[in-house]
Amino acid sequence: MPELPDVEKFKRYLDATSLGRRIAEVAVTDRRLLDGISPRRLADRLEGRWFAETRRHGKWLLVRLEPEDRDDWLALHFGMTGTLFHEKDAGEPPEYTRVLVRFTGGRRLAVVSMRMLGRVDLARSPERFVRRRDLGPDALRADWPTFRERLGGRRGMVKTTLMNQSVLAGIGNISADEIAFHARLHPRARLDHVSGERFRRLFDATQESLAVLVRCIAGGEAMPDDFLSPHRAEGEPCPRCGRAVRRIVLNQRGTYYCPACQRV
DNA sequence: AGTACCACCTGACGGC
DNA sequence: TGCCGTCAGGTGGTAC
Repeated sequence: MPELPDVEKFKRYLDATSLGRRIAEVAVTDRRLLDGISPRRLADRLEGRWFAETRRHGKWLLVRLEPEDRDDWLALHFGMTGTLFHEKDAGEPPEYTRVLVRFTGGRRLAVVSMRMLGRVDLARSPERFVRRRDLGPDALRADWPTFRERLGGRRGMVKTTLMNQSVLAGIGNISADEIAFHARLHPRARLDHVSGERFRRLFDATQESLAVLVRCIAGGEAMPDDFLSPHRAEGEPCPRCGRAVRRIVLNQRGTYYCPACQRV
């Protein structure tokens, strides 16, 4: 599930449950989630310290560790099936727990990932991490000049470019479809054919769609009636015009759009 | 720079 | 019931 809005939800969850608790032990139950670091090193860096604050960059959740040392940030990526569980430290951990952080005081945070497509990493700073991973600016914090600078002059397809994490970070399969829908652009539309008012509309749709998705997914509000996400199935009525939603495959991903509303 | 395809993983679901 | 293909909100590598 995790795209930008879902990761924002995990950020708020971690903030509400796990800040300021001293880490007693880190148990890695499946090291395949660890990206180039050993279970030993992860435990060494975390044990005895505590989570002090979080930041989200795209689909990455960065967690700052105190007291200050060398690797001051834990980086979490949730892949397609990752999630977090904070709970009382008793009994079996949740199914598919890959990393278990035990706090003093009898609580624990489980990093759960069924398909193991997520990642756990360490970083010196968010800035260095973003550079090392070649991530573009966070999609929700990109203003109009930034958006123009990142996407202007590109010739790829709208959806492909929106999902390119080095152009903008955070947009996934669902949000890309939602953005294209609100911008009234065919997901395959070539960016260099989207100019002037339509390019500005793509920026507005990006900001507005992501902001609303965050309010719904992370904030618990109801999805507005004019959103495409609840209608991701072939033949579903388009929430704007009622015509049948169509499914195509783009970048090997299921892509839904309204053939009547969205133009190339 | 851009696209297509494969690989990495596990599970759910429908057809036969 | 078992087997098989397809699909699922992830990224990274390859070849062209």
